Amino acid sequence: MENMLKLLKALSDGARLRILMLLSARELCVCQLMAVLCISQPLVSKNLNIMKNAGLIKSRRDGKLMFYSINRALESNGAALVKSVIKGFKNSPEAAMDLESLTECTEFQKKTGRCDMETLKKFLKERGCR
Amino acid sequence: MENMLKLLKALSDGARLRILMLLSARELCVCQLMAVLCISQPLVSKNLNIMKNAGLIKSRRDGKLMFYSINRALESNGAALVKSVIKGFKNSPEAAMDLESLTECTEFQKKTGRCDMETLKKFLKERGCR
DNA sequence: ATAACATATCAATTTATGGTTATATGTTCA
DNA sequence: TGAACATATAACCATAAATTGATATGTTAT
Repeated sequence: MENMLKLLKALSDGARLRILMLLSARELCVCQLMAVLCISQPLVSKNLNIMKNAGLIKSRRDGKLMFYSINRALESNGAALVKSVIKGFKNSPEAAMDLESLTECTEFQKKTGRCDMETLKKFLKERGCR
Repeated sequence: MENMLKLLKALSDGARLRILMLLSARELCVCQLMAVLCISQPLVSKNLNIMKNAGLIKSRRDGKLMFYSINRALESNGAALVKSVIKGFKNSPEAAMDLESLTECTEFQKKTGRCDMETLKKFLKERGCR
C-alpha cells in the first residue's frame, strides 16, 4: 500500500501531471521543464524529486545538466496506473499546449546552445512568464 | 485534466484507498466502514463525499442507512486507473487485514440487527479502537 | 408529533503541501 | 584554482487538506 499511495500522491498535482506528460514525450532537463511549464527552478526540482522518490521517473546527469525521464521499470501495477493516467491526459487541451510550448522552446534553444539560460529567459519573457 | 486530477486526489489518501478496496469487495454502509477502518463517522462521511464527487463511488439510501458502492460507470480512462489501483493494493497486508475485519464485523452484526450501533461499539471496543 | 438513530455538515484546529527566496552542491572551462 | 552555470536543498510562509467535536438533517417507529 505504501508504494501505491506514494505513487498516487506523486500523481495528484497539476504541475507533476504536466511534467509526467512532457516526459512521456521524451527525456528533458530541468531548465527545459522550467521554461515550458513556466514555474520556478526550485519548484521544478522539488516536484521532480517527489516523482523520483515515488519511482515514477529517473534521472541522469550529462555535464551540468540533469535529464529526467519516465522510469519504464516500474512494477506492473504502477506501470498500468501511469499508463492510464498518461492516456487519460494526453488528449487534453493542457497537454496540447505544453507540447506546443516544448516545441517552441526547443526551437529557441537551437538558436544558441543547449539549455542556455539566456535563451530560456528570453523565451520566458516572450511568453509573458515573468 | 481536471477530472483526472480530481480522481487522483480522491485516490491519494490512505483512508480513501482502504475504503475503495473494501467497496471493491461489496457495497457497504457508513457505519460498517467506520467500524472496519476504525475512524470517526464524520471523517468516513467526508471521505465518501470526496470520492463521490470525483465520480469514484455512488450512494443509495436504504431506510436510515446509506450504502456506498463503486461506480462502475466511470469513463474508460478513469476505470482503467481505478482498476490498476485496486489490483495493486488488493494483495497488500493492509487490505488483507481490512477484509478480515470486515468479515468479523459482519459476524458481529449478525448477532443483533443490521448496523446496530451497540453492536458496532462493542466491536470497536473489543478491537481496542477507542 | 416526538424519540431514536444513521448520516451529513459546520466550525475550529492541526498538519501537510505548494510555492518563494536564499544558499549549497556539483560540474565545466579558463 | 576559481568563475560561471545548472540543479538541489533549506528555511520559510501561505494555503489547503485532514481531523475532531458539536450540531443539523433525514428516516423510522412509537
